[in-house]
Amino acid sequence: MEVQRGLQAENTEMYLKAIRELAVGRQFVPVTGLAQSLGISTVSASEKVGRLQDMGMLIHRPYKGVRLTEVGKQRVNLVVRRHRLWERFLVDELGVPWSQAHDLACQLEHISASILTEHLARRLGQPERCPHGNPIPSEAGVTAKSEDVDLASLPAGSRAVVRRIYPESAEVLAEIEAIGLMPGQAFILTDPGQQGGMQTLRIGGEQRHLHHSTASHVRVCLTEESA
Amino acid sequence: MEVQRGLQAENTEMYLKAIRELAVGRQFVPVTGLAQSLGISTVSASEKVGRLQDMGMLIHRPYKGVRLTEVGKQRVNLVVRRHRLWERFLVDELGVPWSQAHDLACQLEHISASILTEHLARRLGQPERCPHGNPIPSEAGVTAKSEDVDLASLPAGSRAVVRRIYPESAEVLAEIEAIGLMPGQAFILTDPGQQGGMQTLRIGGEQRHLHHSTASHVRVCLTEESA
DNA sequence: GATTAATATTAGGACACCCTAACTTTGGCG
DNA sequence: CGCCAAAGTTAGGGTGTCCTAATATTAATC
Repeated sequence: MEVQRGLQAENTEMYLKAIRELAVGRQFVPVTGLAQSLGISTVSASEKVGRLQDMGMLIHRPYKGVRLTEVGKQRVNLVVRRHRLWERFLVDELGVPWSQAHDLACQLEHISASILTEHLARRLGQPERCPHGNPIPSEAGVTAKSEDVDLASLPAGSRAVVRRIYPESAEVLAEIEAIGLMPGQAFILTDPGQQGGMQTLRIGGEQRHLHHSTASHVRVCLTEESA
Repeated sequence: MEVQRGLQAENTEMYLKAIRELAVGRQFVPVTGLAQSLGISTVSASEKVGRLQDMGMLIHRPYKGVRLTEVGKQRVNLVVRRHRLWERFLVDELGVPWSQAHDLACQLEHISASILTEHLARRLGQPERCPHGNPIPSEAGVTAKSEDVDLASLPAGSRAVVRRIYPESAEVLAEIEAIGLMPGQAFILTDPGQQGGMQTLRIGGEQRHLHHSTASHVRVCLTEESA
């Protein structure tokens, strides 16, 4: 039973994570969208949503969607904290490739022993961001806001610095790593391209291309025209 | 389904680990003993044993017990490799208390991505033993033999050095840590005590006591009388 | 306001995992 | 050598996770 319980916790956290990610800029996350995001049927998602509501993790308004409660947000923020701390460790200490750290952290993030998380955080020097630029929630479950804009929405000629990649996924990260567009990198948007097409950027004197769909995961800070 | 599969893998590995531990000095591990060790009913253990046999992990001789196949041994050795590498990391790099590393490693050991394990091993300098003195199986799944004897079986006056603690458990490790009887520590067995009682040891000039049952987890190497 | 497309639920299964209670088999001991 | 205690299986449940197919509800649009 203890085993089973641990496994269910993992499943629960995956649902909460998916909801958190889908909730950006939205009040309610439709159960159908949740199901798609998790790659399961709406029936299964609906069942689990009921259980999560019973657990007090979320509120389900039928035909509208779900919204995390404070309890749910707290819980998922701790998962995200662990995820991003592990990413820092993987990249900084183990030398795991930047684009592969995310998927590995998805497996490490469910280990909830706080002695582990906090030793890790101390060891890493209480970092504020993961290697992909996203803020690490505090031990209390508070996440800092990021001031940045979507690369996919910028006009031609924009100069900017990459701030963070969000949401993260192995494919998106791999494409970004391949052209060196990691956080901190400055660039000029030569051609913003269009839906379904590719963007052209000037990165450190080199001409690079990026799928428009990938660009929508890149959040940047505009820089002053200093030339 | 992917989720479920991962979770089953964890359950499978816990069974294999328990069998491995119970198989020391025995040909067959009775299913009842396995069930007790895992804290589940014999019915549940029996069911799972059937599934493990179907998977080719073990052979079940009814009324005799189970024995791991080569496939099963290989699989569990990799789990043990991960477990012991994580223990090294926890103790050496994170500063987690020696006696707590085991339980944490029990959660980390199921993450099977070899990129992670091997980066970790390289980072740690390919250690040969865990902090509790047990050999770390190779990437190929080979475990070195240890030449040592049971502390609980030594006569009074024996001089020895602690080699390893086996099997490991949080309670046993805590008691051993409390009196400083970690691997590498030399001592003299003043009084071997008896079943259910306590032993008396001289460790670095100090008189220490240890439950006889705990001593049976301490494997030592006898040293020459050099005085 | 009626139709329709999106959204959700019900019905009916399938496994893996766990349980207790009752039964059966086996091996060893008197 | 038969009987008994230990070991194992069967019978009958329960939950969580997943599925497809069919149905019901709601929101949104015309």
